[in-house]
Amino acid sequence: MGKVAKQANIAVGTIYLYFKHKEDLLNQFYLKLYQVNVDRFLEHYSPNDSFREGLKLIWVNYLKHRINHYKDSHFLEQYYKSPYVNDNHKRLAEQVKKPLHDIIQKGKELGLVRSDLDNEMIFLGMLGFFRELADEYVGNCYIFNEDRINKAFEMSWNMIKA
Amino acid sequence: MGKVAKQANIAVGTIYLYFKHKEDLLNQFYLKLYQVNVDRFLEHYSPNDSFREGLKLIWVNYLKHRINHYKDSHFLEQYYKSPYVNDNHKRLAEQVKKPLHDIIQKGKELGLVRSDLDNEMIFLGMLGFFRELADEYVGNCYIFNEDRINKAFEMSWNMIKA
Amino acid sequence: MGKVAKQANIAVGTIYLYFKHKEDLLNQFYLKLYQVNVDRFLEHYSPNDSFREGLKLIWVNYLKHRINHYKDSHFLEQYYKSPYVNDNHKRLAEQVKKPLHDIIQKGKELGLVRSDLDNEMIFLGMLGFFRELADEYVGNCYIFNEDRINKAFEMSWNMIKA
Amino acid sequence: MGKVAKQANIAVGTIYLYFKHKEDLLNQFYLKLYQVNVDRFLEHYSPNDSFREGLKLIWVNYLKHRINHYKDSHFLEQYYKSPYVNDNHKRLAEQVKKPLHDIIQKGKELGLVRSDLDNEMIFLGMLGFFRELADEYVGNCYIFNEDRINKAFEMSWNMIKA
DNA sequence: TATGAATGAGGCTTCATTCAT
DNA sequence: TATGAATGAAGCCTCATTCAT
Repeated sequence: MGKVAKQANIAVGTIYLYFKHKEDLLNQFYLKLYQVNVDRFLEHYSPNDSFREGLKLIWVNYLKHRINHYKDSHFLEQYYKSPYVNDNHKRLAEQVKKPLHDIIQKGKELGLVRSDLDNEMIFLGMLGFFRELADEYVGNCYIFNEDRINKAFEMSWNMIKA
Repeated sequence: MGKVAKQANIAVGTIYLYFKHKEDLLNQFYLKLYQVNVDRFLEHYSPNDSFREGLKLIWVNYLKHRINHYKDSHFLEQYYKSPYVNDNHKRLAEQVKKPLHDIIQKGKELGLVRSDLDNEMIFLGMLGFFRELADEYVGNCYIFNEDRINKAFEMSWNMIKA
Repeated sequence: MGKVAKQANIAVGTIYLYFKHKEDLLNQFYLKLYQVNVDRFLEHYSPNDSFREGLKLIWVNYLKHRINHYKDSHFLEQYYKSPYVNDNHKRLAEQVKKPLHDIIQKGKELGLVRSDLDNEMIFLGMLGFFRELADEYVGNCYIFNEDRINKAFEMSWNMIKA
Repeated sequence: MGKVAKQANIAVGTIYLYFKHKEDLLNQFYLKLYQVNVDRFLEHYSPNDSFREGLKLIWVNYLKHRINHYKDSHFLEQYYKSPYVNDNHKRLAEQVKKPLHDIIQKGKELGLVRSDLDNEMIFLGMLGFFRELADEYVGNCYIFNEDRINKAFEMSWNMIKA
């Protein structure tokens, strides 16, 4: 808390006027960060894009986002798996998936995405991939270029296409 | 360290007979756990299996392993991303990927796996998927059955097949 | 540190608001004590006194000081010989000797003190004597009176007089 | 105690067969070291030497001894001033002074040493000087040569001569 | 006698939290 | 509202001492 106060140029005591606990602070911070990150995640997306284009946009968004904001992503994940999370957080997470689930659903309706797979599984298959890609990139110097990104997306696409 | 001692029914000082630091303890624990987990990961695998069967076995192994030993897996990941890791750990992690990379390589040579993708990317695509699946299962009660597992593996397969 | 806090009627943590370390505390304490002691050492001394009077005043001051503040003196010595001391301390100690060295030098110039002896040796000869006298007094009940003090100073004087 | 055991190539427990406490060990060590040091102190002394020669021999012995065995001397002093000492130690110290006191007494009887000074004071005057000389030499690179040593002894001699 | 693994009190330090100003 | 000095529980680690072998 001391470091937070110093970083914010306020006194320690002041924090406690706005937050009951350290846990409370962390909690509110998580929620804020979550929202900011999700927004970035959907940046530039327009429901009018062609399905594949829209999907790729989000896919790339997420990959880039995770790379550029690795610490944020990492914190969010750790926090989500920590004993701090409550049902409120989980509900929020659920709600945030919705846009992506909607896109997937749309894909199914357009006959472009396999309809024998449930949306959650499709979602997870894509999410997991770029998470790993990003982590590998950040931690171990796996290098990206346009070509590789395209190939990776194509792999994801093959996973789910009808 | 106090809690560890209590859990082990020994005195705090005793820990320091076997470990130089808290960090040392964590380190050795990580290495041990890592090995145990990796062994489970390759359980029942025989290089004589048909390629697809072998791949699926490992795929399922990992999924099951991650579900049954969620805390272990989680700890290993957190630790790996923590400031505690050193180059030794990273080298170990690299070395552990080898069997899977070998299988992937074999698949390529048999003409069963796309050869325009680098092995690491294929590896990450599969890894990421079951990581997410397992986490979802553990955290959010996503339910598995034989059918779902088969479908998920099939998705991974489609991702990489030639 | 616990005992220091208790003695000062404050909490342990409070100490660390004012001192970075135990070593830092000791350090600052040493410096403070050093200064206080040195001041007492030169008390009532005026450069206008006759040479022999001035010398005797300081001589007696030191003896009395060491007796009355035996613990201080003892601590300062132990500390000075401990691994805690740094060059800063040594420089300070050097600087503190200066007034006495100056007096000795003056004595030489007045032709009252042997000029074939270096100042440091003269200094040490006098210092060592009253150190021992004081320690003996404090530890073993060696008793002083005016006469004995006069004799002791006279001994020192004979040691150095021209 | 661990380090002592290691240094002695025995087990920790073994120490406790021969010494009740750490304090007991220290105590016996002090006594032993004391005796060894005192012996060195009187080395080569023969009561048949001329008075001045004998005194100088001891004087130089002590100076050399303190320089060559600085750690021993330092330990003995610290210990002597510590709460560990008991009356037994003090009695021993007293007894050890005897040879020197005897020499001083002899000097008086020969009319070579001032008889208006008590023996203890004479003893302390000399002791203090070479203590300081030695400490300065060890700690601060005060350099000795034959000439300086002679001068220093001469100073001591002037202090006490009849 | 000799061993050395085990003990646990005690030492230094950090940090979330409080409260008088 | 804002401050920041003060608090003290809790964390990591050391080391003199014991005891079963």
